[in-house]
Amino acid sequence: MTAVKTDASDIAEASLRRTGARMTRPRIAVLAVLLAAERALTHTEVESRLPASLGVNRVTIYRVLEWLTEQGLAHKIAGDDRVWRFNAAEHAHRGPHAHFQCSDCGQVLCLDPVTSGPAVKLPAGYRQQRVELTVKGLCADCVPVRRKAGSHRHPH
Amino acid sequence: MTAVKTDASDIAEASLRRTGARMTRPRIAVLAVLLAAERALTHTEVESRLPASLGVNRVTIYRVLEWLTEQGLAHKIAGDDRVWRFNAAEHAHRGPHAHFQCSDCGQVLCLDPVTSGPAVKLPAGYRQQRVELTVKGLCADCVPVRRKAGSHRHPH
DNA sequence: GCCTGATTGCAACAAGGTTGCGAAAAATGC
DNA sequence: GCATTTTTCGCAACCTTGTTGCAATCAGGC
Repeated sequence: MTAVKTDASDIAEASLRRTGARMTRPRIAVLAVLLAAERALTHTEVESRLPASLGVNRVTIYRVLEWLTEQGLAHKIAGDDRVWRFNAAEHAHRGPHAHFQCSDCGQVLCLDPVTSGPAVKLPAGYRQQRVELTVKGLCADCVPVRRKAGSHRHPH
Repeated sequence: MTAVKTDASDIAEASLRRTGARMTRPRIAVLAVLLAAERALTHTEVESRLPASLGVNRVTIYRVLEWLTEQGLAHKIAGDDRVWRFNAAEHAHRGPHAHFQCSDCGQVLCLDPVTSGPAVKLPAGYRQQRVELTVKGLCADCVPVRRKAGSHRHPH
């Protein structure tokens, strides 16, 4: 619980300062949460990891996440559970890269940059912008355990 | 308006009969709409293309779409506008194939089967199930027109 | 410390989707 | 054709995720 306060907060502040925009409590805190996270977080997850003492409003978190994305400090991912997930663009590879989504718990992870761009041809008149590659599967937590019977499930 | 009634309805009925499940008005109608569509449809689009005379309930459409997907008669696609889209699994290639989504109007299209499966490696303990490839871009309707000025926009 | 515009909090709203439950409609048997 | 059984439907109410309008507050510059 201290990791977010100490380390990530400093990095967050530094990154924000670099944008030249206003440094506000919510922005620092949200970015710090993203930086401290090991994977992409939903709005709800960000909210619950935010120190309750700050009392940051739900709507503000939405706006800050949106803003961080515009600033290039965060990275917004669409899973197929109709929920946006965000991670700090720091350790998230800048260039195009693949995503992994667990089909059980919904967790999302950024994977390594993709090498080949398998050419797909579009109908006439269509214009291609970018290609998204998502791997569906089970994350380590959701892969059924062998040998030992029943344990965790859905560690959302 | 007749295409849905005549042609697609028959095919729909035949497909449904093959499942051995109950043949109901809503199921036939919804599947017929999907069959008659040239692209993936959202729940709302299905609803508005359904003959109003049938008076099929909103919830029923949700349930039928879900059911058709389970039966393998329809195919469910997640766009990044948090909306499910469906198309009949008939002319939708069964095997793995790419999708196109227009970043302007949100329209979704099934593309031809992908040839190469660009190998991505997952973290230890993760299990891969399938790979989804989505091309983002502009559909023919949303590509900015050259020469001629202003015309259509967002033909939702 | 004061000013000013950018941010925030609040409350209300919107879209997409889900749930519980009684009523209606299929298939089945006669 | 009619009764029986079981699935499906319609309705109303609800949930989640995300947005919007607006007044109150705060960060940064002076």
